[in-house]
Amino acid sequence: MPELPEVETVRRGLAPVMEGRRIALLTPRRPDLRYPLPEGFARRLTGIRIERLTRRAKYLLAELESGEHLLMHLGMSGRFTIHAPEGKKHGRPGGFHHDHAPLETHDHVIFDMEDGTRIIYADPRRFGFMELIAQADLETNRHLAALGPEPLGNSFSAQTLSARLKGRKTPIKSALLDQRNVAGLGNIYVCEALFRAGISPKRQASTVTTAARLQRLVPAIRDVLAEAIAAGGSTLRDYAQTDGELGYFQHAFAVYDREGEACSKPGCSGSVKRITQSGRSSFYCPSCQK
DNA sequence: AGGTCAACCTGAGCGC
DNA sequence: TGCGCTCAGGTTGACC
Repeated sequence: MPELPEVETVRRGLAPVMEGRRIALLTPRRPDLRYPLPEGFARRLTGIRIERLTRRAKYLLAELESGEHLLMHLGMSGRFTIHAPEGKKHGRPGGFHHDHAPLETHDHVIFDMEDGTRIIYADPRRFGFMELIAQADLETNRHLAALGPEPLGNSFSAQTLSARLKGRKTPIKSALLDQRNVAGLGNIYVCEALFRAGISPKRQASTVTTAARLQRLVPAIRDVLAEAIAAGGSTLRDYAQTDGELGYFQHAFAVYDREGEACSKPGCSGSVKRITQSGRSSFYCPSCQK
């Protein structure tokens, strides 16, 4: 499901119900997602307060009062939803229980917060994963260590991108999907950014180091991500914001999933073509993307 | 080392 | 209605 704008939208939705709040009960409903859940996962989260919820690339990071960090990745189909308690709470030995709707098949991890709010992580394909990382291991964590610059941050520029693309024979499409070069882009936003920059996805990455191309591409990446965040992300099949609302940036796609449609660039008479690059669909206009 | 590709898993949509 | 096939927002690890 999620690229940077969707993950950022999820972060903004979860922050008000997670930050500064204690997890009353953490319930994993199966022992694994993509990977086995950490040893003692429920025990290490139950009763612990979440201090801050941040995002790095497509990862969510919950900083815990225990000093550990909960790393969460939503894979292709991961989704967080927030559920207010429906009714009264019942006294129970060893804790209390709020009324909630029955769980569904792919509801894999349940966060019951101390105020009765329930946060459900559902993920039909289970490409998502969760990990607990000690403070000292954050920088060397295998998922985080090699990530490139945040595209909306100061360290992403024509200069830094140029240095990463230099000498690379791979197509620019593949280079932008490589999280070591720039962190957070996925298939949709790479296609859209390349369209905006007028650059063909097939172009060899090493040739996207000219000033003219970089000066189109860097702002194109920044703009498309910022616009998508403002729209609450893109909803294709099953993505939704944490309150169940749909993102609406998919209506602004110029090329993604628009094979055969007329190019939307003013004055261009081309149409959107679909090709396969390293096993994934690329959508572009051969007339105005060179 | 750099580049490509299959694997992980479920569900939706399509043609027959 | 059902079957089989293709495709899907990502990442990793094995292979040339």
